[in-house]
Amino acid sequence: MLTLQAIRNNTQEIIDRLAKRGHDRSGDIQEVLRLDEQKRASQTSLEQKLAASNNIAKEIGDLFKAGKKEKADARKEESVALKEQIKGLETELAELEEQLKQKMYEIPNAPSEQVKYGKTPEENETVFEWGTEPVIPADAKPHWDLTTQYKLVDFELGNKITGAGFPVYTGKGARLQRALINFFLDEALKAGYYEVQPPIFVNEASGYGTGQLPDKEGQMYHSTIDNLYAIPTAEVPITNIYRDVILREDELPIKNVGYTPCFRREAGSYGSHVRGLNRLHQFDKVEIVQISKPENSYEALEGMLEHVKGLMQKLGLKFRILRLCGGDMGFASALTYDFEAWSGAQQKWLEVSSTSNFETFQANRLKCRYKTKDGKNELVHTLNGSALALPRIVACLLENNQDETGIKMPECLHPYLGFDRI
RNA sequence: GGAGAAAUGGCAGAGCGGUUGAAUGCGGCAGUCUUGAAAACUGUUUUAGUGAAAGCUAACGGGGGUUCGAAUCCCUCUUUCUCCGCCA
Repeated sequence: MLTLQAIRNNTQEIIDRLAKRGHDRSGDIQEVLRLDEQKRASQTSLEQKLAASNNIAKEIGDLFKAGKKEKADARKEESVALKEQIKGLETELAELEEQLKQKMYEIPNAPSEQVKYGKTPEENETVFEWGTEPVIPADAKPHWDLTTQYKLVDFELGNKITGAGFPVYTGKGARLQRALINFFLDEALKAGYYEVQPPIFVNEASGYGTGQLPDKEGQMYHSTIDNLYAIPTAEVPITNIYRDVILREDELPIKNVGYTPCFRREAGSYGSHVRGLNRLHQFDKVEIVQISKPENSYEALEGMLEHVKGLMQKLGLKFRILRLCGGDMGFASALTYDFEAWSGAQQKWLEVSSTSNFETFQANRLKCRYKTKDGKNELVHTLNGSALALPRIVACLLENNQDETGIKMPECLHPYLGFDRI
């Protein structure tokens, strides 16, 4: 969530930045300011009453010690009367705080300077392109045929065991999953990331911490009996490591990488564009997460982009990088770059990574701060990116590398695979 | 799952109704001494809100209650430890 400080001090700037998402938020911002003012007024009068009450309690203590019981009893009555007023003010304050919090939760992050106004994905800007059109046979097959032909993924079996969107990887298909995970993790380690393996269920507080709750409640699998959520991305548990934490300046930047399966309900998405591996309820992803000082976060984002570029180039996949327009960005993001790989057989771009800077939006919810040289606590910036999500990478590798006799695997995977062709 | 014990500042650990935001020790920071360091000594050392500041308010695992007054009493939840059961 945005900081009240920013809304109060840079009201117009925040309104202008939010407008890039395609909706005018000035009404919400004014409402926040109004609630904030009311809240502080209510708080001030409550605190005055509390101070008075504390003083009386102290005096009563002294009177008892001095043996002046009657006087003490008289003051008690005063205190009881004050308490009534305090109760009323406490209720009022709690209500105002709740309203303010709800309002704050509804407001998305303010896009950064570099983000352009826009409402639809068509308005995203391509900022980088690499690779050449793959050379594939005239009768090239889409991956959902290749996976069947070479027995790499069994969708039917997944339907039987769990349901649609939960594929079973088999034989060389399973081996390819494992190879990609290890390759991605090893590359991240080489780039200075620290490996963690977090839980894949998180509690409610973690869901709020990174902004999935309350915004995307319906998109997560929810075990209601334990009130735990299956993670939609490793971003959630890995970033929540730093919830309610005050970091030392010399600990920054923090660079973590983790592999997890990811779970998405994807409520309401059906049709041919979700065929095969294009969209799943369970998939594997290696995620990189950074915690950075505010002044370094955009540099950190560049570093993450370079890292993901390197992966795509080693895999030899034609790709492009898009800078998302305001309307296509996620709720919590200040700036997002999407990586899209070209699928030769489907003749379309598939999103394989989303890399974002959240500035202080998550840190504010997480209460993740660092202590500056002069001893002040300041909110950190958080960033994360997929490096990479597996299914669409697999789709592109299979489709783009197919020939008459099989599918060749990129060299970088050979040591992990133990074979070079499928 | 059953029985019992516990949760206090960066860490260890007192306090168990009335100047206790919290003793003491360790650690951290600053200073004295020293050519420098160590030792010793002195001082300092949580966070949030509000306010121009002084100050005021809140926080002793979370939430609720009793009381004029709660770290201290009661209820509840969570977590940890010990024992039993179950188990990859």
